[in-house]
Amino acid sequence: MVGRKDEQSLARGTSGGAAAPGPVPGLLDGLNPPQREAVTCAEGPLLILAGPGSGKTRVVTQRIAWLITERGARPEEILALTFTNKAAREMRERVERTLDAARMWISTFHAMCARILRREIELLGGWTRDFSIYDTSDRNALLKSVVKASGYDLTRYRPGLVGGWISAWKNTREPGSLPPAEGGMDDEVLGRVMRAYSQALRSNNALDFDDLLLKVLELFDGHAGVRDAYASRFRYVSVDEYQDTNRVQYLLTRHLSSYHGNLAVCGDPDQSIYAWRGADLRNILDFERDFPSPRVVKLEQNYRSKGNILKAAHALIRANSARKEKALWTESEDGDLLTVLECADENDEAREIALQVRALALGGVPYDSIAVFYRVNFMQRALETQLRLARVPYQIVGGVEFYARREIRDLVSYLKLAVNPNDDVAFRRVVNVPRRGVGEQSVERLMSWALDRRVPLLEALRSPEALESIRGRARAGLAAFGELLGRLAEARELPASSALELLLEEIDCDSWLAQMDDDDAGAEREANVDELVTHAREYDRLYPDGGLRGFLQDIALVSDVDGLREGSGGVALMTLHSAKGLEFPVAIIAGLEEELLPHFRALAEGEGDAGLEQERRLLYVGMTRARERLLLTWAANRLHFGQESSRLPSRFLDEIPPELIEGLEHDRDGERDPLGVFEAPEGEYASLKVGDAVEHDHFGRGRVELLQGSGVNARATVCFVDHGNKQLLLQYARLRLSR
DNA sequence: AAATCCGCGTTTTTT
DNA sequence: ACGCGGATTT
Repeated sequence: MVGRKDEQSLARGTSGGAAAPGPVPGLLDGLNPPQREAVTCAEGPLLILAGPGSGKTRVVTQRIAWLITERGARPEEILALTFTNKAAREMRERVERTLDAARMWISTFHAMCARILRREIELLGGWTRDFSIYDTSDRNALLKSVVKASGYDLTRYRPGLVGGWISAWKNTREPGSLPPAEGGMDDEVLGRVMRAYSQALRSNNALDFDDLLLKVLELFDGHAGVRDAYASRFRYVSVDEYQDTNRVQYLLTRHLSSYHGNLAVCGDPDQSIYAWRGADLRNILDFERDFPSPRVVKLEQNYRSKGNILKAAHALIRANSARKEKALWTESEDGDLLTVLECADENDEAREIALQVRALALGGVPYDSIAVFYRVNFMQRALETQLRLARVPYQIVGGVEFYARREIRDLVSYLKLAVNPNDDVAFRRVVNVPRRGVGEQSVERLMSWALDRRVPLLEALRSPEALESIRGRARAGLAAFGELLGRLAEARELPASSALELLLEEIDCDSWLAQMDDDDAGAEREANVDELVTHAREYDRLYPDGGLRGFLQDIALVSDVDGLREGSGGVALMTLHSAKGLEFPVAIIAGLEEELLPHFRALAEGEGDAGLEQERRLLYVGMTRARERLLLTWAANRLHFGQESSRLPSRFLDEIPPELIEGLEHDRDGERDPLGVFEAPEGEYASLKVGDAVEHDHFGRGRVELLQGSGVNARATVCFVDHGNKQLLLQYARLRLSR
């Protein structure tokens, strides 16, 4: 029930799906003319400009089906690139409903590049196929040692900032132009650090996220044969969310489609929200120049949102000056007005949201058809607290990353080290895990020994001479560590789960977790480890040939465990960025305040209004996730940096025509009608009490006689004036309090 | 080498 | 307000 696209038309079109080539009855059924045009355009460049809710995903997946069944394409000739794992997973699932997608490449840019490099990287020299992938925190750890070793001040050249700068440089690659160095950092120094960092990556046999793409580009640029092998294999290339691609991704796309020239991209300039990480709108705006005489299809009919929601979103986005006007329209009725709630502070806001959610739930709206969006992750906390108090089930999408937990990172580092003995970052992370008496001093000593001989730490460890130089307990500890890794070496060729189990045994997981911290988190850590094992087993089952290397690659590129679980029964909580591509019957957007949405950082940077306009697009994306109902909230005070500050409503609220908004009276006593369904009793959450007078759409007026059960099973026995006693499931009966 | 203390930055968004 | 990293104790 949750957040999946195009529910409007799922029932149609796919009924006659078949994996075998041949005409598929109904493949084009239920498609409107532009959608049909896009689906059936197989050859040459194709640009699909798709407004929100216009059935874009459906078109892309149907098009793949069309290519297979009508144009005789083989699955292995299909390459579909997405921007996020979520999008890739969803597209694969959708395609699999009618076809065997196993041999298609449906993945993110990063995953595709990792896959290519596993095969080809040795052509570049300096890396082996066992290379590690460094995420942001690995990158920062490496940068820290690089900055330190180069003798620069770590407070001035903070790894995170330096890393951001390097990443910006790699992603834009504007010839001759460097990203501006912020925070008192010096260009010269940054350049030096960057070179040292690149060198360090190479000696660690590692690549960061940006390198995954860049190395493939390098490969394609330098080895036409390899380039052509891939370009000729992929007869049909498609790229989703093209407005979010950066320069490097654009160049990759060019290469990949260079042989057959069948490139279909789709996107929406109004939904471009990733300029900060190098996304370049010119890619989509200049598509017609880059890939001459393309077919251009506009999908402008919205099947998702009620009229008022669409009108409001459109009014908002029209305030952007740098855009092409689109004629979005819908056949849907106007529906409810938007609701704007002013709240006292962030807790009041969260409480209000919890209350509205409960009211909706009592009115028959399942929790998992409701989503709450926010600009920045820290807003999650207050929402969680209040939802928990209100006993509203919720789930967080994205957010705190599973693989960021310490115990998980440690285990993964061990596995990485087993596969890639050059990975010093992993080595340093686990050399004293579990505690074996190896402190910083000893590691420093080993490091300098290794550095002198330009040898990885693990190799230094194998040298008796190096060990001699370590004193006391640390020597024994290091020796033990070395032996452990020796035994772990066999894990390299094992299935992921077996490798992990071997590791858990070797480090005596239970006692490790027990000694890790005596405070609270023990049980949770244990559960996390169990989940990692489950993941590994799942991976082995799904990809029997993947092995430990494949598993490691997978988790390096998937930050959040699983995103949204369908039918989980909970309200979905996520950032506006994570919301892209999803839809919900009810969307609630919190924190519509100046400085927050638009975010002050966005306002500060960039030429002219670029930052502001991107913030507006972000809200536009959020608003257009809603099907039936849209609720916007803001708080007059908010705790920020531990300090209360008073806030102003977002200018974006003024850009929504007032006649589309129903403002709920703000009343200090909390007595406002939650979406007109229930009134909240003072100091409590909305609920029915025995004796309440109620109204039902069908049965009219009555009085509550009895309340039983809870949650989805909550039932009320109501004595109706005209229909006598009825037992009603509160989840479905739209009971209203009557006064 | 481990435990405790203190000060600083943090809060944009993701692969 | 919080967590991390570095510095300072034990």
